[in-house]
Amino acid sequence: MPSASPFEGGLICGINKSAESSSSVVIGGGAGAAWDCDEYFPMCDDLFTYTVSVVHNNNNNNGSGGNNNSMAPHLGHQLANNASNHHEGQPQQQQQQQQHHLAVDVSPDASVVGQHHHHHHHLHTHHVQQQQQQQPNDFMVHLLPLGGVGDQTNPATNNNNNNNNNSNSMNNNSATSHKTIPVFSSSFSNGAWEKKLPADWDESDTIDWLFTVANKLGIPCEYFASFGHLRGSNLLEMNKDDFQSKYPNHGHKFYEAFRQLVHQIQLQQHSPAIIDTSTDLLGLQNTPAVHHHHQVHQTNNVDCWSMLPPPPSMEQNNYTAANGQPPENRLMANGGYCGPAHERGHYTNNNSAMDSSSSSYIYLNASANLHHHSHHQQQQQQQHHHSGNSKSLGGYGASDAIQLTNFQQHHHHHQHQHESYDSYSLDMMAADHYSENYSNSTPSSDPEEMMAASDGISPPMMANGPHNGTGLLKRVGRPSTSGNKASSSSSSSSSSSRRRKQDRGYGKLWEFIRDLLHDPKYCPSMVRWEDVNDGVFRIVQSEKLANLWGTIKNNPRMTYEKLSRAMRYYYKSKVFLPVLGRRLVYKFGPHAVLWKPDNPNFEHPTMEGDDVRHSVRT
DNA sequence: AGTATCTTTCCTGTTT
DNA sequence: GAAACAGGAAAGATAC
Repeated sequence: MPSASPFEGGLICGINKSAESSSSVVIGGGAGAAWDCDEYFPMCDDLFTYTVSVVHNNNNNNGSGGNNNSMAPHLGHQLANNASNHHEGQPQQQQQQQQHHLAVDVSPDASVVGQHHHHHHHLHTHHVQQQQQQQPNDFMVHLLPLGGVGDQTNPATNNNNNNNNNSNSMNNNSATSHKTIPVFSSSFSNGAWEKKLPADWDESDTIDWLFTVANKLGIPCEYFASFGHLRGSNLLEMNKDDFQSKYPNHGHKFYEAFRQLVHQIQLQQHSPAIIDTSTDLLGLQNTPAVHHHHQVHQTNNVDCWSMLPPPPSMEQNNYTAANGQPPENRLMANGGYCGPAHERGHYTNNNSAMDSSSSSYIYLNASANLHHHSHHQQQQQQQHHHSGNSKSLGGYGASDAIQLTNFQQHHHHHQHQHESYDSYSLDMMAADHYSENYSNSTPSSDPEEMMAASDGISPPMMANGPHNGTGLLKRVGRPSTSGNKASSSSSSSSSSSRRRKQDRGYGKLWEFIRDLLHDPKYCPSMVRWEDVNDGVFRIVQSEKLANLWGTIKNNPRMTYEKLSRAMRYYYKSKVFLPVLGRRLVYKFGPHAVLWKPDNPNFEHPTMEGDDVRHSVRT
């Protein structure tokens, strides 16, 4: 180990801790590197070298716990963004960006020769106001709070304000010291963690993942040091409080994101047969990280909804992949996959909360969305409309809820390494059952078969299906008063409630709808956008939609009538808003988040004017 | 165990 | 007349 690490105990954004050192340290892969960052940041091959002028007073420069950098929390993002710009093919050009928290003035600094390498950072760059001149890699960066909405929300920042005595002036050179800090791009580790099971994460993966989540959620990178020695296996053992204790104010978000990730991995790694890898049914080709252009805020969007089989009538929706790429890059350690579907224009939901707390996922998503826009508080919960790019990260939500009930309720015969997956063991069971019975033999990708199975017709599938202990199925809901309302009860009279404990976490209906709207397999064929700016969408195939929902919920009795009743309940909570006078048309309300796609109805420019996709009204 | 929330089911009546 | 809408009521499931 280098003896003079300026980043003792913390690497986050480098600056939180590094600022404690008053000496200028050159870090990174550039010619001026003073030490091998890889030793500290094994995943830091896209660290960049910057010389940063940190505005602070020097009351606490001895590196013993003082944190004299009030800007630290956001620095990583700022610089990451800066860095990413240089990768965008315009390294020599002046770029204008905006951000709410800091102003970053980048000026040439011949003393630093930071050569950041490689990588394709496709980051949104609205966040930083910078003026970059000449040498793309050599900067003097002055970090100044701009009035600091974000800073104010940052405990560390607040704590340090007294010391920092920031003047918010770019000219306050007397209060600055120049440091070179490592800058992590948002995807700085090449997503190594994405290719591993969390249990296999090393410390670097943990930090990398933290960065990814923080970046997507707009969480300041200030307490990552407290995670610095934690491996994935440690994370798996941590509960929400543990996360919270390590990361005040935002720990729960990391916790939720992590649990969601685990959940999704579980789903996917055990459901290979329903993953049409040739067609990326799960959108597996794409990394959940942020290294796809314009998708900075996308989180680990495992497209769980896409795991659904299409309804029988959806066969015309062949599963042809948009890109046809095999999902090797998303291979999980055990052959499972993990990844989003955004390359299909699918932003998948990712409503956080593993605990199914609506408030939680709404908050999470909202904050993520905001990060994406040039509005104010990143903590704001209002959904922002942002033409074309609001692919926010989304929650982990709906997906958290998805389970393939067809495959549930069967014992698993191999024990998995993640005992702490307790909450999701049912997923594993389901997946195991699936693997056991189908994956290795004759995976059923036939939609009808799947649907049939979900209807409880397939004994193997439903062997442990909803029953009341007597083998009889019990219907849910209000009892019929007429008593002879036949049909639905014909199956239900002897059929039981499909809603069982296993249903838990299936996701919410609105999320399901939202995700369909982001999935070219279902949009615009089953649902379609009517006015994407206002969140207005239409249900095209109402009964098929209901069937699909019923499939998810393992409820073959689902009808559009029932589904629509549930939809109407959302009016009260303002997740949906009624659209009067227009049948089958709904509108996302203020409490729905992450619904806006950047490619509504998956229109293809080349096909303009010649198909139904071209009907988005604005 | 109690409560809140979400969803499902059934229902009556209304609107398109 | 059918389909959809609106919303009350009741009950199941789940989270806290």
